[in-house]
Amino acid sequence: MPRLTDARKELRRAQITEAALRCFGRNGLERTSIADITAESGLSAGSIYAHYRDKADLVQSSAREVLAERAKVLSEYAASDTPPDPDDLLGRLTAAIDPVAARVGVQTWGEATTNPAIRGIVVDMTDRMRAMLHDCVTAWLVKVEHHEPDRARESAAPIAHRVMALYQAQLLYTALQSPPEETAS
Amino acid sequence: MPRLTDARKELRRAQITEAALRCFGRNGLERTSIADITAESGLSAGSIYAHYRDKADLVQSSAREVLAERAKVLSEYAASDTPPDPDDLLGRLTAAIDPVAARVGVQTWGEATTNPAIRGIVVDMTDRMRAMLHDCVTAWLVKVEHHEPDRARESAAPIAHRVMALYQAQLLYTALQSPPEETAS
DNA sequence: GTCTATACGATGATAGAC
DNA sequence: GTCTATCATCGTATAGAC
Repeated sequence: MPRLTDARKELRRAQITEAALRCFGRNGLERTSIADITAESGLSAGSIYAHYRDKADLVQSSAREVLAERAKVLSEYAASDTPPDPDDLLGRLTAAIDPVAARVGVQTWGEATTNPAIRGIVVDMTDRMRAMLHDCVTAWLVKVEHHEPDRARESAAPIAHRVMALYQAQLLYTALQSPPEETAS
Repeated sequence: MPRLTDARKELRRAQITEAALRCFGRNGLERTSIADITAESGLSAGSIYAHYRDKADLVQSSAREVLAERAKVLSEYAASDTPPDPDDLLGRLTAAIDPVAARVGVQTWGEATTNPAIRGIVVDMTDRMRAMLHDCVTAWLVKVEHHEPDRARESAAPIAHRVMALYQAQLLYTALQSPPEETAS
């Protein structure tokens, strides 16, 4: 296995998706052209197509990355000895929102309404995040409020659902709040 | 003033936006071509451009219509003698969500992140709807819970904010839930 | 693997007849 | 006002040299 080669490959892919994400944040998923991404990344079109089958493939990888990033923060909370209460949990999530990621995230929602591949990614990530919230809230009920584990899991569900909803609304708010930085053009 | 002529003109415009909205619901704001709309409306490209300056103009009009439709339902609740409580209010709003409108609504969110004109429309409609929710909740606090009007308006604000957030999350959920109907293609 | 140059298709928009 | 036919532009993706 050429492990080092694979690592370099992944590094290039990351470099490309990062440039793509900046473009998406400015111009949107669809109005970003390959030319935009070549300009932003410093690479050429040929190079990009050597790492991604087509533009759809690149968009999917980028979307996955943005959404995964958002979910990452949560995992540690559930394992904590003193998990945050729901209000605190929502506050921390809200505070961690990055404006560019918020814009791209909301763009993926819009794209998901008509693009099955993107919908799959969004639904999967949303479900995953809700499950992690559920774990967080359960941990709080058990460790801080001293509920019985079984009952805790049950009563945590609607709370997690609400935290998720409020978080999504906040993400939308952030995305609409901050206008994308102007391109030099 | 040729009032009748104006009415006919508005009728045509409505016919076009309705066809456009069906296309948007299926294929999204950007992946809908003028050709798609001519096929869906039965009109020709020339006819469409006689009523709209360009595609952006058509998208804006359609977006405005979808969002206005959603706000319309609310106005009557605030005036009611027995305004619904917040939970009931949210339930009614949720029940009134149309799948196609939900998809197009979420698409406008995505578009709003990078398109100033659309952002203006979305923010305006969101603010307007939040204000109407505020009126509804205030009316409920005053007429049903018998709060004092001044205090009611104050305490209604955070409640309205939360109802709005939960409604938006529900809209997103609906938009992701229902796949667009297949095109005959 | 990365570049430059280019082919090809799609789409927004217009011209001009009726 | 509506049509058909057409143009010009832009953007994806590829070919082929290095």
